[in-house]
Amino acid sequence: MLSYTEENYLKALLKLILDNTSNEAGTNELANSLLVKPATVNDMLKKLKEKDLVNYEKYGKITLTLEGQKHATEVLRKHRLWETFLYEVFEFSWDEVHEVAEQLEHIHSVKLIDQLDKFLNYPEFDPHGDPIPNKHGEIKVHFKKTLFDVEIGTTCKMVAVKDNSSSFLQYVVKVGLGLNNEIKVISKQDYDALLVIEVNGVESIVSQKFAENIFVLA
Amino acid sequence: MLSYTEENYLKALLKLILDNTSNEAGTNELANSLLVKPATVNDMLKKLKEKDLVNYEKYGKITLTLEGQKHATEVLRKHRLWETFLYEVFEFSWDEVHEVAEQLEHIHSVKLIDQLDKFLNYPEFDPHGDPIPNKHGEIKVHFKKTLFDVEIGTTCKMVAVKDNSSSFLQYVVKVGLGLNNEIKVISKQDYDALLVIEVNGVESIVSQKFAENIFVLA
DNA sequence: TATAAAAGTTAGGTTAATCTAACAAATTTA
DNA sequence: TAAATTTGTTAGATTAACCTAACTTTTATA
Ligand SMILES: [Mn+2]
Ligand SMILES: [Mn+2]
Ligand SMILES: [Mn+2]
Ligand SMILES: [Mn+2]
Repeated sequence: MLSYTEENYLKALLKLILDNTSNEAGTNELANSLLVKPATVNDMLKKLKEKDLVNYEKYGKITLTLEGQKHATEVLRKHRLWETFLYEVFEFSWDEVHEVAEQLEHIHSVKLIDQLDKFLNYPEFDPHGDPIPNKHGEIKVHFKKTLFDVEIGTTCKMVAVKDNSSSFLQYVVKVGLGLNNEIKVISKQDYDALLVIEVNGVESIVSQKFAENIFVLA
Repeated sequence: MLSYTEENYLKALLKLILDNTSNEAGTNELANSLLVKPATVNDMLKKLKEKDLVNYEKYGKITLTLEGQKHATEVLRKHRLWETFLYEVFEFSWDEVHEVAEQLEHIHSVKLIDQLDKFLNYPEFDPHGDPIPNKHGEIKVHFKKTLFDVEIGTTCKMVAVKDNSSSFLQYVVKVGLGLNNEIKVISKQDYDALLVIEVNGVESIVSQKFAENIFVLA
């Protein structure tokens, strides 16, 4: 049985790997995402390697073994199912779910997750638009295009957020944005990369940082 | 914030205290109920005393402070609400709920528990007949009379079980017993204290140990 | 390509929660 | 009440997960 901490390392690794396209990650990067020091990650890496959950050589890049991937995906699945549950059933807002799901994702019970999945009618996306891995560990979609990449003058659809922090999510709401909104990119400022966008007939100005955290479909 | 372990110590202590009538407990007793060694309990007791959660002097008995009681009751409340949820909503059987609730009771989120309580329509008893403390930490009933204490020839009602282990609970089902059943005590063997009982017109023989784990109302 | 910067590792330490073995105090019982 | 038993404590170790400070390797850049 994996510890709470080991599960967090594997999940963090999976998320980096999914983001990185290169299918690998580094020590510092992982340390950053877990808010611990690189030395700590180094220790854990040795342990995870010993358990055959990661592939890793001194000074080399880190990848997940098949076994490691399986565990990581299961944690991600639980996290996103719980977020969906909290949002759909318990009236949590999308900026409140993550914190609690961070705890719930570590509950060990196959039956619990099966029932949760069934109760929610096998949802495919969580409240942030992220795909929920199915029982067999398959994840469908990976969004890559962000609002910042959209050509000026065209319209796109917001399908997910990259940053899941409550401060960002609350900001998104404040700007009048939400999942499935149609967004038209009016213009981009050369000097500071500010974007003017139009949502539901209302214009707003958003920063590059903001736009890079909104995933869209053409 | 209390650790997972501290919460378990406080809950175990509360349960002992509620059982003991004397409102206090001892080191070995607590060690037994937590499946750790007395030396370990001793260490933890010093820490909990330092945090003003227990009253305790060297070689003396242990009681909960008001603050300790508050925390312990909250954990018990969460445990029993989760058991009820698993039983009522997720189709768990009464011998499956405890193990998972043992994990869920440590999730920290006031909103989560409020919503859980509301969703279940403010239940008063868990699937084992144990009373669920309300939001203000008040517990209503304490069952004391067991099936073994019932006078021969009289009829009583099963209201709760003392032992929550799945092996016992499965045994209870096998004997044909369940909460709210009317039980008539037919006879008690002098030599080995075996009881003959009648439930729904069917006679069964149960041991003293068994009978002492069934709480009844006259 | 030499050096500076970034990335990664090692050594040595801390804290929480556990243990065993030896001991001390309190309680029971003969 | 003295001895035996039970109960509780202490000292010293271990393990997981973290840290800082110093070091090494790799990568980027002048
Ligand atoms: Mn999340
Ligand atoms: Mn987590
Ligand atoms: Mn229980
Ligand atoms: Mn517990």
